[in-house]
Amino acid sequence: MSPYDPSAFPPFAVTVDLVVLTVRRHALCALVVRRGEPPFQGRWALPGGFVRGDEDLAAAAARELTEETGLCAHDEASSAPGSAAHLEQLATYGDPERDPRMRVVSVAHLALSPDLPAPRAGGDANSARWAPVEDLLSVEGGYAREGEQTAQLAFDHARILADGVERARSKIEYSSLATAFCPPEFTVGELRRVYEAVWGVALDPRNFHRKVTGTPGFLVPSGGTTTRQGGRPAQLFRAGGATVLNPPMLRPEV
Amino acid sequence: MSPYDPSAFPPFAVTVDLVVLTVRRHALCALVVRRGEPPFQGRWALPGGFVRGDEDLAAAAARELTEETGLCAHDEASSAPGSAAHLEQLATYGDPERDPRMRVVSVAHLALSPDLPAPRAGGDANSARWAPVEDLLSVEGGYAREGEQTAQLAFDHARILADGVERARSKIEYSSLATAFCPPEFTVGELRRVYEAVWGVALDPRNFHRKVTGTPGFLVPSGGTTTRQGGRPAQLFRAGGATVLNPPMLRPEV
DNA sequence: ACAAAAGTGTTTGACCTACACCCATGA
DNA sequence: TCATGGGTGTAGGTCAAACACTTTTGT
Repeated sequence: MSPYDPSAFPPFAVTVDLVVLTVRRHALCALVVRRGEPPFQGRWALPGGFVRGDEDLAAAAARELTEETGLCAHDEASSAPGSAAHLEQLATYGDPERDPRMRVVSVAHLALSPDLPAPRAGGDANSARWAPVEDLLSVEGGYAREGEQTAQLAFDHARILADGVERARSKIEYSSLATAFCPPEFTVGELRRVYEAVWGVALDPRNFHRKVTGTPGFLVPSGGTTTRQGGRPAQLFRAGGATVLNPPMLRPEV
Repeated sequence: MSPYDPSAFPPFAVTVDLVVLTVRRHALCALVVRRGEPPFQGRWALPGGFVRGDEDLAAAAARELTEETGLCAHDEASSAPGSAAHLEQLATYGDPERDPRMRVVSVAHLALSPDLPAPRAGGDANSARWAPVEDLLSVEGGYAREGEQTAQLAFDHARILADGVERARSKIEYSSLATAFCPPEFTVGELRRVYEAVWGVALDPRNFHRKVTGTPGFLVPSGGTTTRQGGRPAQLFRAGGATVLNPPMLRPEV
């Protein structure tokens, strides 16, 4: 078979799946939608859909993200309605058996967003919700806070979610990406709680404060203060221009 | 359009492209093949080909790698003929305009191999060769050592190559991946020259030696010595079991 | 007054850099 | 003997962990 012979290639469907992460109630949560049709009917899955014939992969991911959450992808330059979110390509999954109906190659993307009020269902999903990743990734599926069982995700989405979570966990070490989980203005303590939720560890508030305020370009004071966390008023910051953290934030061992 | 309707999805071709890197003559080099047919006929391109209908993406990449180089992918467990090489997924490129003939989504992979005698041409390529990435990535295409011009790579392959090189450069910082560029047994000096070639910097031999031999699990002495680099006999090592380096190897500033 | 969260200072230890120095071989 | 690369010792700087301490609010 000659490569690049346009008449002799196997037919593929190409989709994008989204790992949308946020921090809610001091826990790292992912957006999942309930499947309305077989296979895996009634099971939770990552949001996603087909890439259109004339659409770039990043554009397809941004479109799905907006459809599912109202969020706006914060890629190059886009100032449409809704809050902005970080969006990047994660990895591509193409096991021939991953979808029982046909050969589907899925280009997974990772989105990080500030805490949102409530997801809105869209497309093929009966409903959508934020679920703690800890529950979604536990071996047998965990139990949600209200006692509702969180069964295993559909398809290979548990694997995709695990890869996305691992990407987020490692990337906030050496980049300013953690600010994507925060509202436009935030305090050092709020940023610290993001790190603690994503990594599942406790960080020393004093050393964390010194570290982030001492890294040039990471945070810029916005001038105001707030007491919304209680206690002494805290300075408000915005994300600075720096995207890489050098030296990195150190994740405590295990 | 309802997602997952098997009868209503745009037709895609899915390929794998390979960024195969090695260190030759103290320079980071990539494997390129000359295109034998339009478009970009006669230009250099990354090796690659179609994913078969029943083939996993990693399997397709491993197959192409073997076809082009005789190398064996060192993924989970495989002890076939030829030297072993590291192989991992890099990123996926799906711009609708990236191939002028049809909609092609390419899942790029990154392979790292020890220095090989000479590539063998395969498939659709008239010839294949190792080219310094510095030449391939210079803006207007550089000149090879013998005076042969290295024009811009075909398609979006310059972008893919740049992403692969950047992945390799950053990954040897915090992992033991640099040993994938070395033969099974190597000296500390040879490993240091790998870092110097990939990063394009000079490292202090004394501090480098202390660093790599002091990181538990990175290197294990194989017992022998060699003088193939001249000078005092050097201990031979094999790659140890450790895959992550903590603390990481520090890349000098710019 | 007390709790709670923000922020500062100080000590200690790990580790990186730089460079002086010695070792073992081939030419 | 000298050049070449391998390997060790050591002084000084940077920075993170740990923790005592002060500041400023709400109740």
